[in-house]
Amino acid sequence: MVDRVTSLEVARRAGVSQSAVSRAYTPGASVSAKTAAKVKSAAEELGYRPNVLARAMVSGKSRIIGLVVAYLENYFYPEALEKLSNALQERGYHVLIFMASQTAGNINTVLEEILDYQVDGIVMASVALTSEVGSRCQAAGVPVVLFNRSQDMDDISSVTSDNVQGGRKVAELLTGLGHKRIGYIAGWEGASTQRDREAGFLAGLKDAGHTLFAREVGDFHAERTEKATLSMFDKTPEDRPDAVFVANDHMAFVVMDVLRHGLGLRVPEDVSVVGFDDVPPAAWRSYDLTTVRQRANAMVEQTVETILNHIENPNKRKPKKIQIDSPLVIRSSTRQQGKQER
Amino acid sequence: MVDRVTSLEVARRAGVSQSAVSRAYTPGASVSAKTAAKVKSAAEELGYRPNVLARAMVSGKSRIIGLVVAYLENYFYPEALEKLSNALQERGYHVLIFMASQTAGNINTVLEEILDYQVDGIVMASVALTSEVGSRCQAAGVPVVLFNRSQDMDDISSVTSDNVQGGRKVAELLTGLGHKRIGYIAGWEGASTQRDREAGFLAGLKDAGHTLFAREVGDFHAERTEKATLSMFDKTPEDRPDAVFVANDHMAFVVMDVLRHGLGLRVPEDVSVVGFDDVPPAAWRSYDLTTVRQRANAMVEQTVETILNHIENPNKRKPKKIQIDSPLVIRSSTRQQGKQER
DNA sequence: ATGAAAGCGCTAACAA
DNA sequence: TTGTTAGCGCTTTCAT
Repeated sequence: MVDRVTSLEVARRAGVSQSAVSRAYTPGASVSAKTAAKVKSAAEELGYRPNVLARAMVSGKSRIIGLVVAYLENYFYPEALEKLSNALQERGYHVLIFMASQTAGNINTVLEEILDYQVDGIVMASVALTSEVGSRCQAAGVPVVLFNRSQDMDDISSVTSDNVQGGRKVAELLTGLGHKRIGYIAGWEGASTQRDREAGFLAGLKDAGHTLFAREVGDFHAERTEKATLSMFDKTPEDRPDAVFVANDHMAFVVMDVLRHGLGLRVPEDVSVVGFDDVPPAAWRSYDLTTVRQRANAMVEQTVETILNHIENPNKRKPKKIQIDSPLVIRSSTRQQGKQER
Repeated sequence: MVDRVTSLEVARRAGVSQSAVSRAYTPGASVSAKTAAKVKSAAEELGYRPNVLARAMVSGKSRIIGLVVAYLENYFYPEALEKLSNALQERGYHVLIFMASQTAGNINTVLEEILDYQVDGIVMASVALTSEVGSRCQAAGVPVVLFNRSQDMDDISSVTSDNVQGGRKVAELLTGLGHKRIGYIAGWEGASTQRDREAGFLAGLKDAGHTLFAREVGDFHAERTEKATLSMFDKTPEDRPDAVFVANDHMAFVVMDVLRHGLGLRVPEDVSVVGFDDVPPAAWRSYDLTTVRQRANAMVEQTVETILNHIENPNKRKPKKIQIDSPLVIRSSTRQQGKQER
């Protein structure tokens, strides 16, 4: 193990003080161009790079953002993670990952571990935050941004799609297409995304003079969604929906598969299916799913801006609830109803 | 911003020295049970937790593993990442993520950034390492493990599936099924996974007395795979393959979609398709793809063990090339050829 | 077993 | 602009 080069060694080689070296690496510090050049070339020769951890200790800024993720099975998250990490990297921050899954202990344990690393901020993706956890971070002076989740009561910033509006758009689409018996398959009912999507959907149906024809819960879970689909659709044509809105794409794929391969129904001829997220497989031709797009880029952008803003202005803690507009993406899993519907 | 509690404050409260506090948090240090108890309870009252960064500075061990990932679009990687992060978390390590994608600069830049964080080790997933980069880490005394990639010449540890064996199994399956015109769609030819899978496949064909009927390159890329599929299959029945091995699942999905929805061919009736990876969508009923499973759990386990072993025994640098056995998973995208083949 | 003291590599006053 | 000095919060000798 070769020891790393320190700023002191560079200083000696460049014939300057150790602080001069430090300043040469501090943007906006007062160093003459000449000194900076001497330092840089000495550093170059020695292969010196500042030790981020040492810098973090004294400055109190680690330039590490803790990211808590519950699961990566929903392909919206890997996409978001990739973009988030890239965006942060460009701003000189890096992402320390914490899985908040079953095996890895509960959210509080994870939070303590994060705080141990003196992170500058925390992004929580698809994690429901208890107010206790929130104030724990508050107390530690570490800003938190919720990604793709929102809480009611709290004073914590969050970035989500406009899920209510998205749900409403689906209702408008489906009623506009002439569907008469419209069903909904819900996600996990503890998730704000699920609640908002359903609320918007129901409001939209109501505004169009419709009521929900059938409802089942899929819990964002494949097997439960399969069951839900069967109990909703394993019926005579008049007793089953002619269209269904599913709370996210992954469940919608299961629904389509059960419909086609389990029940021998056609999509969209017998049933129109709409999802939410627009994960990449939604565009694959086997599904070609009509869905509401969560604009990952915009969401990530806002998340980064929000968290960095909190970090740079620790005093004015103005929590922001940002909602990103989410457009409908119409593909071939939905279609206009013909006259036979009467 | 509330200041964090320091060991000194705990020490005062517990009526012991600051070193005693440190020892109470150092497994195997010599502290009496009584002192440790006093410390723990004082710490509890104050909400004290050791500062990982400060500890890292003096001990030289950050308990951070740098993970370099090129892209998360192949769903094998999010899965692996999740498992890796969990496994490391259980051992008291955490993962600092670095995207080595186009936007985020080249691999060398990324590597410098990683090293700045004094990581204890580096895992590179699907990143081709230049020998220069390798020795850079060597010089810094930071162990590296390649995940799902292997290099020839180097002295760097790697964990992969047994890709050669996997390719061979596919050849045995397809020839055993009675296929006569067998094609191959290659991935990016710079990837060791691609090369090994193809080599094993060709060897297997040869052993069965077959030769490759057609070959195209898909580059692990959707559009190029679409083109490749068309030029391989947009032909009369006698001129096109009756089976195709595709270098990974994601390309295989494209192939199936083009075959079915673009060319109106049936899978497996007209063409058998085999992939590699066994990513979750391979099991979705719309694809139900026969494939070679990369055992993510086993691969991650070996990766963790290897890197921690290198970290704990910095002297004996015995690079290991680990190959995980990869079983064939037979689903419905392949089937026995009937007599009409003659 | 315990405390005192040194110092990890750096930044941030403070002087000059 | 530059060098000197004092720590950041911890681990680790070295005494005791």
